[in-house]
Amino acid sequence: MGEKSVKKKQYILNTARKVFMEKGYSAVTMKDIVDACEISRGGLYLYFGSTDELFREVLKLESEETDDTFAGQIGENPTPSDILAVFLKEQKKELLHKGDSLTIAKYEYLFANSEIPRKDNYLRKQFETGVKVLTKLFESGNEAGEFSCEDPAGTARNFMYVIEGLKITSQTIGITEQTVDKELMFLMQGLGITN
Amino acid sequence: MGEKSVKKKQYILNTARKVFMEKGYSAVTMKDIVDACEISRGGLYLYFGSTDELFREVLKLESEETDDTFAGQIGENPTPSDILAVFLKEQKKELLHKGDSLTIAKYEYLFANSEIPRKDNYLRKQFETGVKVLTKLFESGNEAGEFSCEDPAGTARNFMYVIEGLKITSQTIGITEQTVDKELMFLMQGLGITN
Amino acid sequence: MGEKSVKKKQYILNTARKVFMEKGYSAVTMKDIVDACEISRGGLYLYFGSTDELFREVLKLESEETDDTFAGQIGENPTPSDILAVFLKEQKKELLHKGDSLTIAKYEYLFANSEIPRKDNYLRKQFETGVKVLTKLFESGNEAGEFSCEDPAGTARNFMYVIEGLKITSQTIGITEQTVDKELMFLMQGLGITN
Amino acid sequence: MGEKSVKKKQYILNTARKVFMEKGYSAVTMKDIVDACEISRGGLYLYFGSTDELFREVLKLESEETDDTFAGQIGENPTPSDILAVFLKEQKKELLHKGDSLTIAKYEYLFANSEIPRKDNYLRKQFETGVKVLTKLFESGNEAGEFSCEDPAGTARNFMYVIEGLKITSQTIGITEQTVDKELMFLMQGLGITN
DNA sequence: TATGAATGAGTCTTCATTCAT
DNA sequence: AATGAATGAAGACTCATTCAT
Repeated sequence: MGEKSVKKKQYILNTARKVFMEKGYSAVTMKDIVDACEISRGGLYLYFGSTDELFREVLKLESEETDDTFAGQIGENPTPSDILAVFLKEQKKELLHKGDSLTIAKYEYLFANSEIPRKDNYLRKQFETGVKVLTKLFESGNEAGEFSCEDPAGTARNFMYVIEGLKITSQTIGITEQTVDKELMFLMQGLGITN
Repeated sequence: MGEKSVKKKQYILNTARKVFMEKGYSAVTMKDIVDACEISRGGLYLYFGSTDELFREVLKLESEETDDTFAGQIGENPTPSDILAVFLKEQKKELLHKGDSLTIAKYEYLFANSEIPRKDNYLRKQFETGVKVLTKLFESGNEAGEFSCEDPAGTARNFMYVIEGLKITSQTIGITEQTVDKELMFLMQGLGITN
Repeated sequence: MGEKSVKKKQYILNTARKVFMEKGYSAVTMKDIVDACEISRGGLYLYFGSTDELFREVLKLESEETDDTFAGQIGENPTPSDILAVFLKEQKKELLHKGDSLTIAKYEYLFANSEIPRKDNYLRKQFETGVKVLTKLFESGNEAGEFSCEDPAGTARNFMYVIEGLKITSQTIGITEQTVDKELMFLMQGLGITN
Repeated sequence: MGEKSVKKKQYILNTARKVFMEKGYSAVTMKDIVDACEISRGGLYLYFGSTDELFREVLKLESEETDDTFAGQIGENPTPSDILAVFLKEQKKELLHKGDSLTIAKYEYLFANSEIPRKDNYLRKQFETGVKVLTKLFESGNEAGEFSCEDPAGTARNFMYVIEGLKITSQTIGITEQTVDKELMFLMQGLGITN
């Protein structure tokens, strides 16, 4: 596949991502993608054989970008509090822009593909990464005397479940920024932080 | 509609519920229901005009049954701890039987119908009821000296978000009974309960 | 068939006529009739086997009633002018109440049943009766010195074609009372009448 | 749409026209068209979304062709009599080929779409054009001394109503060429022509 | 590579008609 | 006589997928 084709593939993926953001996963048809990309039906099939394949590649693309973003946000010599602040800010941002993220599409995709191997489960990786990052954070926070957290791993998991709860709630029940803030504040208080 | 057709309607609803449990919401077609019920196409339309209508009635039916179940589980003169135990046991039961509950279908339904009026949002009602019940529970637990909970309302919300997080996690990432127990234990410890 | 059944049949026919007046012929289903009559599906089939059969009986009923109406309108010892006036008034009335007559249904019925034997063709009978009546009228008008009409039969046919033209025009293009009056006036002038 | 598909669209329209000529408007289904064209269901929907849309395009096509035909029939420096002859010949041709014209379909279409804006009403345009053409014709015929017609506009309208009457009569009652000739002759005599 | 016309399977929906009660 | 539940055929419409160019 030549350089040109690679660019076109990128273009299709970017356009498809927008479509998935708007319509979720299960409602998206190949025609939707074709229309959005303004290419021919046959042209799309040269690159992707199904919406399923498309979505998986969109996910892959996104996970790469997310890593970059997160790394970029953290300055040099950050304190545990700094990192936690960035982490929670990122989570808040993601769960507040309903209809403008892949969240619903991801859920729908996993619902429709319950037999996905654990290692390919994007949400699971994200969740476990979150737990790891937070655990480390709480441990170093304890050492630095910034947090007081008896069970870092347990607290980390608790944080992540609350965040998952907020995420799904924002997509199904609806949620305001105040509610999110209140909830995150509650978590922080459990750490002995009150700022 | 005669007595006979009421029964048939019940039959269709029960059968449809099973279909929704197996296939979720968005993938279910009227044909799926027809096949599962072993009736004619026209026969189904005599009772329900769309999968949407069917699903809403399945939900209604379920909410009635759930109320009964919950009421039935609580003995006489229950202590706050008793009630909390029943409540958590119910939640645990629901979130563990993946593929055997309407959870996914409910999420998909709300994804596909983002414009549902708040008052008709079944999940929202369930969430808010949960918060209210838990808040009352924590208050009376405080009075009875069983719990020590500084912020009953905040803690109640926190509980519910964790439960929502566990629920969606169990459907997308997968979860073991041990994980659920560990997580619920963590919540209980926050109340000063260690049994 | 008992007396009771006869009444029910009448009831169904009268109700069906209203339906045909509203919806024409081809768009009417047995369900429409059933709903309008507020009887059961099976009940309707006891009396009529199809919308076709129903419509034919509605037509028969109407032709009987029309004859009565026409006879009733003409007083004793009428002059040719009197009769012509009544005749044209009737025609005008029929062709002006668009949407409130069987006109469209009749046309649709004949379109859909081009193989109807001439003798059963209701419109044909009506047309020919009209020609006969008018011919007689013009002849006696000539004798009485009221009209001056060289070719009574030809003029009669001409009248009837204009009336048919007005009728179809009112249903397809739309027509005002003024237009009808103007046109009828034009016809009268041809007879040497100017009132 | 490429050159090829323009041809296919033409082909479908021509085939559909034949179907409408045979079956009228309301009885025609997309399947009828598909079968007549010997294409696939989906193939038809590529070009037309409904029988309604198809019929409107058939009408458009026809109106263009009719204009051409009419213009082509009139030689150079025609006298009013010549033009009238061509006009009536055209009308006669149209109203005699029952089952081989779109007349019934047009009527049914208007019956089924009573809310068509006046400006889009094809029959109305045709009728009014006819009135205008005839009025001009009678006026110039008067000037040329070929006709003697006191009320050109009134006579023109009268002609058109008779023609409409003949048209609907030929489709519902049936009519012979002799009858048409007799009737047109009667009209001509009113103009003082006896050829 | 790329196009877009074409296909046919699959789903939705309505209707005439039957039949057990 | 009368009911209305039930059926299955028929038509509308959409979509993934293929293929000649």
